[in-house]
Amino acid sequence: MTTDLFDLSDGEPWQEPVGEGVVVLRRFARNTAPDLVQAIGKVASKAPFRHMVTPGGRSMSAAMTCAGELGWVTDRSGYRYQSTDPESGLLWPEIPESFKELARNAAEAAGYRGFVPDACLINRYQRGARMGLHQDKDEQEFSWPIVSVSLGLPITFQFGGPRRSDKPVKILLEHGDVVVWGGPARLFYHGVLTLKAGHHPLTGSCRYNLTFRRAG
DNA sequence: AAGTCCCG
DNA sequence: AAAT
Repeated sequence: MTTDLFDLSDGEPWQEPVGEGVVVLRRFARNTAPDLVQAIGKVASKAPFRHMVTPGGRSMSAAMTCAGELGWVTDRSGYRYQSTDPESGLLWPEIPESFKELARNAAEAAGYRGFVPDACLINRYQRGARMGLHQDKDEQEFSWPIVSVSLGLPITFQFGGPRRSDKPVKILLEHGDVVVWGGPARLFYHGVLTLKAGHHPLTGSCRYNLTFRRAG
């Protein structure tokens, strides 16, 4: 029997407010996802994914690369944005047009008109990879939001408060979901739990996350 | 110097 | 298994 009243699989994206300044745009990037994944491959052909080392000397489980005028990097000396890839000395690849358009549209849907990111961090999670609770606070200003796009396998996102000790809410993020946080939530702690093994038709065994920022 | 986008 |  058909139950199209409850079948949202081909419907429009919808929004779920998480808290003041935080919204999940469910399936917002679903239609452009194939283009986004292809563009990730092009960026990675110029600036390959790598496991950066934190100031504590440990390697991050998520592999990262960047696009844009500025890229986020970490090494033993700290966390920072810089215009060049430390592995090659070259400028980071440009942010693909499909990325910029999505970031602008998602920010606008969340109430931020005219978002033009100058930094895109691309994270690749494979089985076992995670991201501990942290703040995005290496940018020069915090008036623009963070726009975070999930592609491929699902993962549990945690979104906390201004102090690490604030209990985070858990949100399952699936393919095409976009989270936007800004205003009072701009500096809130967030992270993701360990990625479980799985298979996705577009990305295979991994999850990609694009985060767009205005860093400079 | 402090804190840690890390680990156990 | 997650939280601390």
